[in-house]
Amino acid sequence: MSKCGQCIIKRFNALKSLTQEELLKFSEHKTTLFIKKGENLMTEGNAINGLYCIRDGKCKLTKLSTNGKEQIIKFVKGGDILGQRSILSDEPVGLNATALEDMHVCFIPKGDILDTIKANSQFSLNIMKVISHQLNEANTLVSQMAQKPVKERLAETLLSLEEIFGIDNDGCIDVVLTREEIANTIGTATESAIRLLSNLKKDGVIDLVNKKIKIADKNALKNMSEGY
Amino acid sequence: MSKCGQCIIKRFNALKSLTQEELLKFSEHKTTLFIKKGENLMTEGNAINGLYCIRDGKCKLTKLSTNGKEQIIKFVKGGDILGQRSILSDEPVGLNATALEDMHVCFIPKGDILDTIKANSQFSLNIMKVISHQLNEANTLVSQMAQKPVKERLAETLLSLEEIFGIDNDGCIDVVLTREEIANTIGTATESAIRLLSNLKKDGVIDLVNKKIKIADKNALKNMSEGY
DNA sequence: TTATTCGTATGACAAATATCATTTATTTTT
DNA sequence: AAAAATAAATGATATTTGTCATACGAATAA
Repeated sequence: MSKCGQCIIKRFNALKSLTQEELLKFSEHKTTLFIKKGENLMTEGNAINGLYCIRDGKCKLTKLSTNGKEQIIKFVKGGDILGQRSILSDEPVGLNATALEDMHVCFIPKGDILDTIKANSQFSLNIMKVISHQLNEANTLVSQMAQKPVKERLAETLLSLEEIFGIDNDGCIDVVLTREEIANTIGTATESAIRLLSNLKKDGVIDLVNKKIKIADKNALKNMSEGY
Repeated sequence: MSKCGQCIIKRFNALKSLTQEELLKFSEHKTTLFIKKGENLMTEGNAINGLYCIRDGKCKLTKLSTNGKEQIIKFVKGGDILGQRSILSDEPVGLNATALEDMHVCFIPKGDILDTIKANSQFSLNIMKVISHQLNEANTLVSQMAQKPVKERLAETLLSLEEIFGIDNDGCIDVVLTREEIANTIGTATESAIRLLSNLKKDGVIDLVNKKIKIADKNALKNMSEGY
């Protein structure tokens, strides 16, 4: 089993301010998980008793609306951390984390995290920074969902997917999503998402290569996302 | 000028874990502000260099969408704290805070707050708890905005306004909002909000008393907010 | 391999919501 | 108190978006 001290993941997130001793303690208590595509890493409403460190793989964070529809709130990838919100607020998990592809994840027990928060104020500040940033993102998303028509939200979403997952060798956004998942991200009916994507392809703004999407005209999408 | 140690506000929020010495330091450095109705306490995009403690008055937190429409993200009242997100993430303020009525506010400089976060881990945890809770609220709001039709969002909003502001002697929700502000909360056109409110009144679900709204049939609203 | 399911696609239509125009009430200013 | 500005209300209409039906290709299971 690998040691947290050697893990490259820790360079990219709030864990970067941990001392070698703290990381060693994490190593001793951590467990590693393999999550298959389609399985849940966290489930809405459940208690959580630790932090998940994504080593590799991608997942979607979703919420079930009271009328039974799934809303995708956020996408998560290797290097990201999950569960801090629930641990800190002492509330049940608010979102489902469902693997979009096979994942390797490390689990660090809550006690170790809370001890470290109390002892290491820089770590504490880093965690706050991450959550504060996420809060700002969520507020922006609220505004977009409420004020922008579906077409603008789709443009926005495509740009942000490229931002998050980057592009593969073919220049495609490096994630495979079904049309339904895209619809659940922008908050619309699957058919509407399909129609809009077809139009974007027809207009040469995007390209559909296998199961992936390639942005052909980023400027057009940027304008579209702002209503032009 | 009053002392933070005596301020009743501090019993209700993250400041409750502060020691008397820490509160004394805050008292020495704090300034008090009077914000008139319609004025901004914080402005989107600006830097902020401290924390605002609302002593009394109400304000709305809004965001200007890229297509120029105002979205109300949250309502804030006496006892609440503003600015922690921006201080912690070291990012500009993400939301406008505009007074809905005259407000009295205390301002505590950033340095004092950060010093205290480093020194008092319980205070630190409390702040994290508040932000984590807000993040969960925001995620829920994203889902509602994206998945629920306007009518359901209106019902939801009326219930949550009563929750936040309570009721006055006449049984009305204790806040005065224009129809435009209600529309900007639920993310719809002003005319649509007016029409839906008129219908709710016609159906006896709400009552319009002066400039305020009285919920006459809370159960009906609850059902409506869930799509029944 | 054939069936079966699932994801994608598209048309036709219905429902929800926005926009524009106009009127009336209410508040603010002069 | 009159005038002007702002807010609320409502009708008519356009636009957006959702729903239902159907078809077809691709993946998956029997």
